[in-house]
Amino acid sequence: MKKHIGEIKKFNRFYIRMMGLFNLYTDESSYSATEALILFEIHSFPDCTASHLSEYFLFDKGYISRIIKKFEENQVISRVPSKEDRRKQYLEITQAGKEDLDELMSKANLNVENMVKNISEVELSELISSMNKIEKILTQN
Amino acid sequence: MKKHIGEIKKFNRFYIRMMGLFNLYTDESSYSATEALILFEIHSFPDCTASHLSEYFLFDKGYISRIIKKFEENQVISRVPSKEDRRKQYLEITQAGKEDLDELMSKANLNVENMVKNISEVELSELISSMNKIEKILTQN
DNA sequence: AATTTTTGTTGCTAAAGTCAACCTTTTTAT
DNA sequence: ATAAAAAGGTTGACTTTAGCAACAAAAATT
Repeated sequence: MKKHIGEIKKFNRFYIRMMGLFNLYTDESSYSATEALILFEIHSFPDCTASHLSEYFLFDKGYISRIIKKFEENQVISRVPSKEDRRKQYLEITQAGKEDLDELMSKANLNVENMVKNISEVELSELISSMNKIEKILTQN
Repeated sequence: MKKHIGEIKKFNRFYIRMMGLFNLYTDESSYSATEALILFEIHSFPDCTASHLSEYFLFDKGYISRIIKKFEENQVISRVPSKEDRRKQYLEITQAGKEDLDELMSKANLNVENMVKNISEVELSELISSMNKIEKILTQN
């Protein structure tokens, strides 16, 4: 057991370095990693609200509020007041926002691509199935 | 290929969430994640200097300088001036520093332990070999 | 109807990190 | 040998990132 823990931690250290997980999006972009995450979430979560973002990412709601404000000023999102609940505002990504997001995504893709470009198809498949296995084992509670 | 990239990114997102990689050490401790990393590096890298830390972690040298200063004030490290090069100071961890580091490490262990405590020995072995496989594939250049 | 909770905003603050200027020592180029 | 450049490190000023607490308006609960 002790030995396993050590190996997992070793893998974590390796994997952090390898994937550059700590700055997956940011390089050269005008979005911070957090902002990129939030923009991505607004795009992919239906009827996204400020409080969803705050709960999901465990960020202070004041902080989220300011990021949203900045996004709106930069016209990458717009706020749509809810009809049923007048406290709520649904966040929607604009066309410009989508373009920014696409750019962020393709940069992130490029990072990963560079990491795996010299790996054969066979080994790439093995890589993916190892990842799937890890995910399966760790999620089965 | 495209599909593989997407799967790897999905695994990355999953793994970040699962392992809490972004705050592996910090919880409840008086060390920030960065400080913990730096203390760990001083401990494990022979003849560690400020500039090594700055280059290795890609942190500003001013920032590193201040962290080192704080560490010295708190007596968790000491500076040993180099004989050959009078600009350099080798950083050495003190006994108190070692104790702090042990505590940080055991907290990190606890995190991982909690994550895997309900996993059977068999699956734990499979987990580790999947990790080893990933590491092997990704490092073979 | 009164209270509590939810959703979001704002002012203030602390922590984390960068930039530029600087000093001293060592290395490199002339 | 000497001048210039580079390396190691420090400091002051600053920005970015983030959290806390108080607040307002609307909705839900009692």
